[in-house]
Amino acid sequence: MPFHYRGGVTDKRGSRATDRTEAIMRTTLELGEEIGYAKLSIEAVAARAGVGKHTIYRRWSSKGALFLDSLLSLNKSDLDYPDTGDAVADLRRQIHAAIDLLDQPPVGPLYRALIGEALLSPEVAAALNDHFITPQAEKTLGRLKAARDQGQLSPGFDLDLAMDILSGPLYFRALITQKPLTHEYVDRLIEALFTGMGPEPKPESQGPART
Amino acid sequence: MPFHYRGGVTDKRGSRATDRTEAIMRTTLELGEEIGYAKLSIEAVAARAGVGKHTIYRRWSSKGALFLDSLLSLNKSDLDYPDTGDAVADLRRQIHAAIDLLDQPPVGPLYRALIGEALLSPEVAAALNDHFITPQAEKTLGRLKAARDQGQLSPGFDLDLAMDILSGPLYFRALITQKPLTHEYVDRLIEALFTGMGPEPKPESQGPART
DNA sequence: CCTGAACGGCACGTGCCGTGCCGCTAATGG
DNA sequence: CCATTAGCGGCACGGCACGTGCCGTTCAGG
Repeated sequence: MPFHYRGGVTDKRGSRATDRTEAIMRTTLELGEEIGYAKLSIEAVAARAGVGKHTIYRRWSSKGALFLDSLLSLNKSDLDYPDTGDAVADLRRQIHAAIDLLDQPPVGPLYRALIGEALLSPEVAAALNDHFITPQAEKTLGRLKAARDQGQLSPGFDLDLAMDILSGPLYFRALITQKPLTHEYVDRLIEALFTGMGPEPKPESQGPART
Repeated sequence: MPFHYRGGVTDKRGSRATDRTEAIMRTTLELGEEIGYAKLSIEAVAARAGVGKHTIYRRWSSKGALFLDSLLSLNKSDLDYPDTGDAVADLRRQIHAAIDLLDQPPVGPLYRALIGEALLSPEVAAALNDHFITPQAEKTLGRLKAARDQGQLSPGFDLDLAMDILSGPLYFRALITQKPLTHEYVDRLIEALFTGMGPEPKPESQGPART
C-alpha cells in the first residue's frame, strides 16, 4: 500500500483497487529498469499496465511520487539493524547490506534517479526524507546511541556527525564521483571514523585500538 | 566562453557571438533564480534574452548543458587553495569558502538542481565531473599530498578516503538531509577526520566534543 | 440483486521540444 | 569599401506528454 500523498487515509478500498495499485507500481519499476526514470512517462505506465491515466493520477500526484512509492515497496526488510553487542561490527554489517541493496542493480540506478528527482522536486524530497532517509538514519543513530550508553563510545560522542561521516562518503561516491562502493571501502571508512587519520603519523596501523 | 559540447573547438566566432552566449547564460541564471531550474524552459530563456531558439541549440545540446555552463561561468575564483604551510588550516579555509559559495543563495539552490539534473542525465553528469567535481577534487588531493610529502601526514595516509570524508558529509547534508552547513560543522568534521571518534573514550584531550 | 464508486478508453487543450525556412544583419576578407 | 556568408530573430510546424473531462462499463459492498 503506497503512501500516496493524495487519497484519503481512510483506505476502505477493496481488492480491485489494491490490485491496480500494485500492478501500476510493478509496471513503473519494470519500465524504469528498461528505459530509465528520465524517459519514463505516466502515459507509458498506464498503457503497459492496461490502466487508465486517471487511475494513476487518483493515487499519485506526480511521476516522482509514483516512482518513490514504487521503489520503497521493494524495501521489504527495511535494512534493520542487528544488535550483537559489538557496535562497530553491527554498523559494518548493516552498511554492507545497505550498499548491496542500494548501490547494485536493479535498485542502484533507480535509487540514484529518485534522488535526482528529489533534488528537483521539494515534494518528492520531503516524502523521501520522511519515508526513507530519516527512518534509516534513526536506526543508525539508535544503534550508535545504544553503544554510547553501554560505554562503547565516549560520552561526548557526536552521534549526528558520526552518522554523516558514515553516510556522506557513500552517497558522495555513489552519486557524485560515481566510483564503486565495496565492502572493503566501507571497512576503511569505518576504521578512519573511529581511529582518525591523524596529522601526526599513527603509531599502529591495524586494529580498532589506538594509542 | 562555454564548454558547449556542440560547436567546434576552433572558435573563430566574433564579438557578436560572444555577446549572445553571455546574454543567454546570464538570462538562464536570472530565470533559474526566479522560477527554479525544474520550471526553466529553453523557450523562456530564448524569449527573455531576445534570441532565437536556434541560437541556443547551436551552442548547447540540452537544457542541462546550458545550465551547467551558466553556473560554472560564475565560478571565477575557482576556489583556489591557499598554501600557508599548515595543511589543516588551509583545508579549513578552503572548505569554508566552498560552502559559503556553493551552499548559499543564489548559487546554492541552483547547484543543488544541477546535481539533480546530473543524476538524471549521464551527459550532464560527465560534464559536471570533468569541469568541476574532478578539478576541485584534484586541488584538495594536491594539497593533501603536499602535506603528506612534508611529513604533516603519515606516509600511509589515504588521500582519496580523506577527500571523501571531507566532501561526502557536506554533500550529504546539503543534498539529502538538507541541514545547514556551517563553519562550525566543518570544523567538527575536520577534527573528527584527523583525531577520530574512537570506540573507547580517548585518553588525552576531551575527545571530539561538540563545542 | 442494486447501486455507486472506480475503472478503461478516448478525446481534448496546453506547453515545450527540436527543427525547418525566410529574410535580415553584421563581421570578415579581398 | 563593398561583396560574401555565417550567424541571427521570427515564425511555423509536427510530435509528445501532460493533466482533465466525458462516457459507457465493471465490480465490490450493502
